[in-house]
Amino acid sequence: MPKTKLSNADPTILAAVADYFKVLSEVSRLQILTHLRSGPMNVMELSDATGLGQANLSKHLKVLTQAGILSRSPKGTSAYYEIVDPVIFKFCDLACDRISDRVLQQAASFAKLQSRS
Amino acid sequence: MPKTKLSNADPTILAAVADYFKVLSEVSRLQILTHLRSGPMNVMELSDATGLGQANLSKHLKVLTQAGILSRSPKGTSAYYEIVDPVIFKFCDLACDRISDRVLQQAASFAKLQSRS
DNA sequence: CTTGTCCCTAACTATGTAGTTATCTAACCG
DNA sequence: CGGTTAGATAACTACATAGTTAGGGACAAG
Repeated sequence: MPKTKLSNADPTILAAVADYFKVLSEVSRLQILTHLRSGPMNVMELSDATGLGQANLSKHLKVLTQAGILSRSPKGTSAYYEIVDPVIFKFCDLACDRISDRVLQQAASFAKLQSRS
Repeated sequence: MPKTKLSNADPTILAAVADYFKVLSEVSRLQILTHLRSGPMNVMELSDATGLGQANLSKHLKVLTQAGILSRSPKGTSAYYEIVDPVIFKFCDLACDRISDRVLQQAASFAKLQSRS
């Protein structure tokens, strides 16, 4: 086989994939990622940019870092976070495509319902 | 701009993306998808294949259908579910790649720690 | 050393949801 | 018609986690 992938139903792999998606399934974390797209930021800058509380932000940053999506580099008293894996934006774009397809399809169905009544 | 994508920080789009990922962030739902990969199945077949309870399964199928990932076609007294959008497996493969990278990297760090002590 | 700043962590609350049990509807069968 | 089966739905419990508040540790400035 070329790669393991998720063809098989190995529960361990499935759990890992689910966990990875879970990391990306919170608006606050996606917010953080979009703001980090332009470059590294420290926690205070991110707090200003996103409007998230410092403690809350810190927790999200930990989750993203442990998932291998961000890296943390302490500089003096502050900590700078940076996107390690820009591929995640391809992920998000893919999701956007799926979603817009879905929305367009729903709009079409809705229009059909409208014209029928 | 070519497409809207998630370059901007539009909270509506972010929420939609987060919801989409949330659908894919449960082991049971990924299980369902892997079993449906070989073709359409009805609820009972899926219940046998996955070991999930009927009611629970029904809820997951509803979520997946509403997300535009599955389609439902009633046949007699049973309902057959089918994958509408095979692209989701590209998603999962991408996630698998990210995860294995991460795991390998962790293994390397761990080995380095070991050799140091 | 003292003070202030930045960040992390612990403890707590509130909310969302996976899974179960029980009930209900709809289609087939006698 | 009543009985059976497949599936959806409602009510409930158990658990996970987002967000807050409070406190602690590390570094810089004085």
